[in-house]
Amino acid sequence: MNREDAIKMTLEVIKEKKLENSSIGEIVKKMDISPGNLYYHFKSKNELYREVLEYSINEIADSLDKVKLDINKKNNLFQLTEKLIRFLEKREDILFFLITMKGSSYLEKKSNSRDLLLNFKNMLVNQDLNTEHEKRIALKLNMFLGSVYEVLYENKLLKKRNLTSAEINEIYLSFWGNEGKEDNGI
Amino acid sequence: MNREDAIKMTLEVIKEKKLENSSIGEIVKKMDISPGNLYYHFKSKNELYREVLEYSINEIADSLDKVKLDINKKNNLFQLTEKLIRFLEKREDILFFLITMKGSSYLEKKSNSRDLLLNFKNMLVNQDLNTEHEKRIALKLNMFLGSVYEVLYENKLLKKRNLTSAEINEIYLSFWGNEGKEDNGI
DNA sequence: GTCTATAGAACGATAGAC
DNA sequence: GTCTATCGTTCTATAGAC
Repeated sequence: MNREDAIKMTLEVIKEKKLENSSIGEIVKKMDISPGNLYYHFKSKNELYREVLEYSINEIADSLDKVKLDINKKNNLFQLTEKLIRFLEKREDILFFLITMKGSSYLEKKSNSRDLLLNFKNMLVNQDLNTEHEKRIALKLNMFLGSVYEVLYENKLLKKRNLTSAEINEIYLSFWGNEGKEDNGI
Repeated sequence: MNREDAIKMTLEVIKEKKLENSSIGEIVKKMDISPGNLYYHFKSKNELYREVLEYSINEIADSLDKVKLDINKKNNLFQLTEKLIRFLEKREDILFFLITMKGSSYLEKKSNSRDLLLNFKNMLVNQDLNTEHEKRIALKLNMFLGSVYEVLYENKLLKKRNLTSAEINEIYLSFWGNEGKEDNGI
């Protein structure tokens, strides 16, 4: 048994069976190991789920890190938008997990998308922003992430289709289209 | 026992205990009735949850119906945005339920926000739209709803604060700000 | 209609052999 | 490390008395 395998299989089970039907029994059946073995590596179901969240956020962060260093900021924001969407389309398991875990008690302390938002913020904003502007960025980021989740939930998970380039552009423009014009810190 | 009471109490329990800890036992304890009694009125937990969804969507629709008939369309869209946000801030139970139920197997057939989106669409668009434009509206509506859920999740449910008028205006402008200018069917 | 009592299954987690 | 076996609990749902 290997921790990363367990995490990946857990994501698979949650996507297939939905959260409320994802038991230790289902997970070990999928992994073809014994319950005792899983509990040797993870002390509880909560710990397993917490590591699944950590893995998911790291995977997204790794994927976005590749476009982090672009110099043209406007281009940067478009690339980040596109990269995030294409990543979540490819990793439906992570997309479904992040959506379905919102509001669950399993991850309580981690407060879910908070860390992901923080990641984004660090990539998008400069260090020396006034708080008023920071608040506006935080609001925009929340709106942006919510839109991405909802649009991909409807299109990728329900209708099984990827977004067109035009649709990604529409999403980009709604949130970051006006920001590029004035170089106001984003 | 009365069906609407059961539905309201169920919303309360889910908000307090989270979805995975909301059992028939917790619901009847809260209602101070017996399990047998609840099952006399609802044939299963799934049926109860389905009725909770129906109730929630109807409550939102009723709330929005009041601004439906405004003649100035641009003003209409702002009022709808504001009304929806203020309603969900007031009814945290419904807000939490809609967020937490996304991707669960309880409501499978109803596909969750689909009905709410349909409601919106009927209120926003004219009858005779070409499909290309209709698709764009559908995308915008998904983005809009996703943003509202995510922003209210972060602010109302986690930070326990209502949005400012400026924030609501920001949300309105991101989605409908440009639409009003050209009278293109919305 | 509403209750009590409980069936029957599934759950998270552990003990102990290997 | 990995297994089998099972503990103790909780769950949905039902039977049957009132």
